[in-house]
Amino acid sequence: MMDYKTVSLSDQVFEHLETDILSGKYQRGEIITELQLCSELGVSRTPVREALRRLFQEHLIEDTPKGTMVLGITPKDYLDMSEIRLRIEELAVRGFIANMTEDNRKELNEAVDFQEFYLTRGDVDHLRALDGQFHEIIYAGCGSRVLQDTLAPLHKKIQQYRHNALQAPLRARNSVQEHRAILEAITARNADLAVEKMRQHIENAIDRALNGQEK
Amino acid sequence: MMDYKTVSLSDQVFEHLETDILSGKYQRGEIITELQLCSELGVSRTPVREALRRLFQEHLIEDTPKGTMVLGITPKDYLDMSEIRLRIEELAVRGFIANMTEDNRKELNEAVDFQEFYLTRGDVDHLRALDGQFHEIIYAGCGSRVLQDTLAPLHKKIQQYRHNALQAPLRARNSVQEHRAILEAITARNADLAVEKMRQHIENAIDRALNGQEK
DNA sequence: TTAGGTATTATTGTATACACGGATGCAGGG
DNA sequence: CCCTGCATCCGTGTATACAATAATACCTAA
Repeated sequence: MMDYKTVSLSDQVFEHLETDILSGKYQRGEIITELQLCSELGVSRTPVREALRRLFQEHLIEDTPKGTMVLGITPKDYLDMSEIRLRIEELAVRGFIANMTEDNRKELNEAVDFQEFYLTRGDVDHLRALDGQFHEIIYAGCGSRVLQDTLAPLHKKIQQYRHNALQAPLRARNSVQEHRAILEAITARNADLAVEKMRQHIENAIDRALNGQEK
Repeated sequence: MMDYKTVSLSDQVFEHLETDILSGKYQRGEIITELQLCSELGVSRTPVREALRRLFQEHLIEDTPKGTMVLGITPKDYLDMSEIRLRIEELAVRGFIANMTEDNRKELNEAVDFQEFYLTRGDVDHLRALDGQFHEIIYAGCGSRVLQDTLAPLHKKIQQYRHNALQAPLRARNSVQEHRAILEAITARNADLAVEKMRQHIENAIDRALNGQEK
């Protein structure tokens, strides 16, 4: 899973900028220039440009005559991404069950175990990271590189976008419980049930994001 | 629709390489180096690198210690992409109908008209280009940037991959007829019918690709 | 002959210099 | 006062130089 090469400045800049855009540090419509980023990040234009090209590919930014305009994720984008997930995450779940090895199952199990552990601690940072891992384990094990490549960016953006949703302890508890239910259905190789649980999980996540912080 | 800036070398290199990879000119597993591409294309490393980064983002290539390895599209990738399309192209069709303007409808109509024209000429190059346009008009008019960004790359890769399918005149005729049927359902704003026609169209395309050149 | 170590080479990662083009501001004329 | 044209500046596009790293080949010694 580990790449052979050490993380380059390009990659670091890319992830840094992606995080800042998705987290809202850079507002939609804001103009940023390469030189500005260079001085902010202390690197030359080459890695900055390569990072911007990748962000452009993901349509998180847009070129304008005055520089690079931040686009980011809109509420509608969030709903659209969730709608797509509702349709194809099912494929990933079925693929995961079909290709499941004991190692895969254990990995997924551990992710949920850790979630329950951090839930008792109220450690939202770890919870959020593990929430991402849970789904990415399924993507990685679904047997389809294409499906993985399609779903992983969607989920990453969705997660960052509603990154406040898990802040509420009750929300986090529900989310972990849903993960547990999905895991149990997967472990039982009950694909139909797992798919149904996943669908509920995604729909609930949408509700949580839409309803904001209320219980 | 037109970008404000003229097409850069980076973009040209990107499209050139993407085409060559998808068309099979560069075989899967083949190693290419930046300098090799520079001399082949007569440009410096900067645009080549930026193009490679974008291809990497699309997982068409992979970095290795010896250079850049071509990945391209496998038959399984093709099926996986088609499966995803089957699930979410429906969203695009429904969105297109919901957001349809007279201009949109006309544009789609023209695309099919031209297809029928070029069909009588047996002009497979134009037919292929219009086949792509037909779907991209729907993506562009579906009202969801996310959906467009998800479907467009899939369709581009699928189309390039099975670029021989439309060579057979009978196949091309069927494809155009299917487009006409979809268009009619869309024009009638019959979303359920349009979706069903689209589903058949995608499934037929899969069959055409799987069954190769036989009638 | 073979194994090991070193030197060389090949390739990428990064920084920077130069060129080009559009936007901006200012000045002059209507 | 506004409009137009020119000069300047800002930002990006491209090329190239330099650095670092990893693979390879060769040479030497056992």
